[in-house]
Amino acid sequence: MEDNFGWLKELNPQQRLAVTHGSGPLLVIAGAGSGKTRTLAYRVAYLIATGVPASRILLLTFTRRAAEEMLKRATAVARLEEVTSGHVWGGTFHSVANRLLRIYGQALGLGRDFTIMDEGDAEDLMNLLRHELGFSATRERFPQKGTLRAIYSRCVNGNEKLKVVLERYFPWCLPWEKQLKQLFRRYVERKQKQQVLDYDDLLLYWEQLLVDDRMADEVGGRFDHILVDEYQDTNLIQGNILRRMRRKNKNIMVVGDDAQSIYSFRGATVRNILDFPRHFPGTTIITLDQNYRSTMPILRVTNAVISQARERYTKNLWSERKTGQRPVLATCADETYQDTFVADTILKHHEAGIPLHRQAVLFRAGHHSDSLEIELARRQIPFRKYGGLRFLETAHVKDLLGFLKIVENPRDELSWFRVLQLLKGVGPATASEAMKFVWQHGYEPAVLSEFNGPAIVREEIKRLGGLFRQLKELTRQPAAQVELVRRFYQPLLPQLYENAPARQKDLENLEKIASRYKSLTSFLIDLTLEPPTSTSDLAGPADREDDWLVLSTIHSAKGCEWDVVFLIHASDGCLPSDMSADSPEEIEEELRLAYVAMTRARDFLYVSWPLRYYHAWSRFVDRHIFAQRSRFLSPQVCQEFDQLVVGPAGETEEPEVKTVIDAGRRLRTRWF
DNA sequence: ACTAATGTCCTTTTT
DNA sequence: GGACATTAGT
Repeated sequence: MEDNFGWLKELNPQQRLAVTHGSGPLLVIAGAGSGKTRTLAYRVAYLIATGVPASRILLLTFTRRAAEEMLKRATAVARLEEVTSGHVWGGTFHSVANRLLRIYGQALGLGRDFTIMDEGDAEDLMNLLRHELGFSATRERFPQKGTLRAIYSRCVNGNEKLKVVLERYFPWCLPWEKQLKQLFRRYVERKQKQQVLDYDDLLLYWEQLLVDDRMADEVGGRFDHILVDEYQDTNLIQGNILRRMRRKNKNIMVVGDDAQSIYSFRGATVRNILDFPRHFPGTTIITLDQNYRSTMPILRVTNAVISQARERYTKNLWSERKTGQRPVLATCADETYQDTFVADTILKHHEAGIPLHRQAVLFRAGHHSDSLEIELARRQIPFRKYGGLRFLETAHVKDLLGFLKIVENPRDELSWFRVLQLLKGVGPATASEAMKFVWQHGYEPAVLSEFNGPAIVREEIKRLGGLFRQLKELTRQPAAQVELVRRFYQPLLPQLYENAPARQKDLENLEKIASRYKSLTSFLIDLTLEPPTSTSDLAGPADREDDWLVLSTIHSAKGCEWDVVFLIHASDGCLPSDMSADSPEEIEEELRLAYVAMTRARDFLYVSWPLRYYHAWSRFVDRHIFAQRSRFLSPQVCQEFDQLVVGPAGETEEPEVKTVIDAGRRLRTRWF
């Protein structure tokens, strides 16, 4: 026994307590950098080593990457067979929901071949119905598709009545309550008719499945242990799901940190973590507050930042890494100086031996790195960007996937509209006719060849029908299917969009990704549920640099750490974002975002902000506006920084001198 | 019926 | 500066 569990000595006492916890509910409050991933990984290893079958463990994480990482560590730690840990059910709530619904979905009247919409599809559907119901043509402006999805999602994820949601978050939409009700009802109907699920539905259907006691016991009974990471960022439905999954068996371990809750816009509620002991009586609570990541000078800053939170349950963090460079706060004259400062400093650290991928630049919104990206390209510093605009949201990728989605699910109205209108001369009217023709002929896309539309487009539509016939013959070869579509679609590209060569390259990369899959279904599902996270995930090996700098939104940086971290655009309006400055709750969340960003740093932390920056919709002629230092950088916080001014006077000015030394007096009296 | 051109509004974070 | 809607023109 002793020999087999020698690796437990690598843990600190609290971590070990969590890892070797017996049965029953366990809540681990894990501060930033306190070894949370390690604790979860070791827990999995411990469970398997004590005889729990891997397939009876459910590990819910925030991204698939996180799950894979933990399982890899678990395997390494306990020297488990790769195969064994591979059977652990790991992944996001959404991907696990998908897997379970493929098995049990029939109980809910759900076919085995339901398809999943990404956020863009969901918005498009909302938009379609908005027009269908004539709400787009009203005299007063009706909410746009994005807003509509946001309202809908709030209701679903927060389990709140439409009226309440409108009053609280969207008061300007209150006059439309009646229309919204009608619209949302139709949205749900249409999804059901087409056997299409949006992201919210995955959780909702899982929750519905568990309403029945017998079903809850059967589904929950598949698992001896459930482990949940990032619990502070789960929503009400997810909380309900867990409670129902643990109706009888109470083996559940959740790990989280309320100071790092940053997803309330998605319905996440910190109540889940606070109420956990109430929902699971007899909960053991363990707090991890020793930080293994950062130096004390950095922790002094982050502790000062989070101490401004009005509500806080976790303690200050401490570390045995007492010394290190004090964090630097750089006030830059404008964005260009900020870019220069960041790039210079990155290269300096690189020269000193820190590889680029151990350094990261973090920001609140995807576009905050626009000008920096240009500077990095100019200096030939390779980088990967995480978060922000995604590939799946680009028009050409959506187009190509549209063809494939039709093959998957010919009832998919949106994909039909999108694909048909790519053809020159085909607009909404012809598209609708053609689609109905297919629907009337057994939902067989290939019958398009027999469709008698307007003479000008007849040949093109016939050709499209031919494509679908060929696609059908290539089941189980997604890469070949992508290639076929690409051959059909690529010639249309130059007419449709600017920048055709770059888009063409994306499509080729998509084909490479497809070649990793054995079926079109799994390819499409993975793409919607676990979309490529970085701009170069799609790049082929030939395009890859072996070392690269990380650019990331703060949200996407969750759970990560780097030796050197830059937080740029730390100004009011950017952080906190002026989009989220309405209520105290929102401001609190922005503060936590700042905290999450700064706690990613191991050895070096640089926070910078430009006095003047480009703002696309600024009313000033040159579209630049003046910024103020982020309100989160209070005087107490600033004290913990070395301050730097970066501007035109010299390249880099020395820090402001605060201490006053009366040298004159000392020199006069020293020798006399 | 479809396309091209002009005008207006909004601009975050993600499964 | 981009998405989206409306309008005029083919």
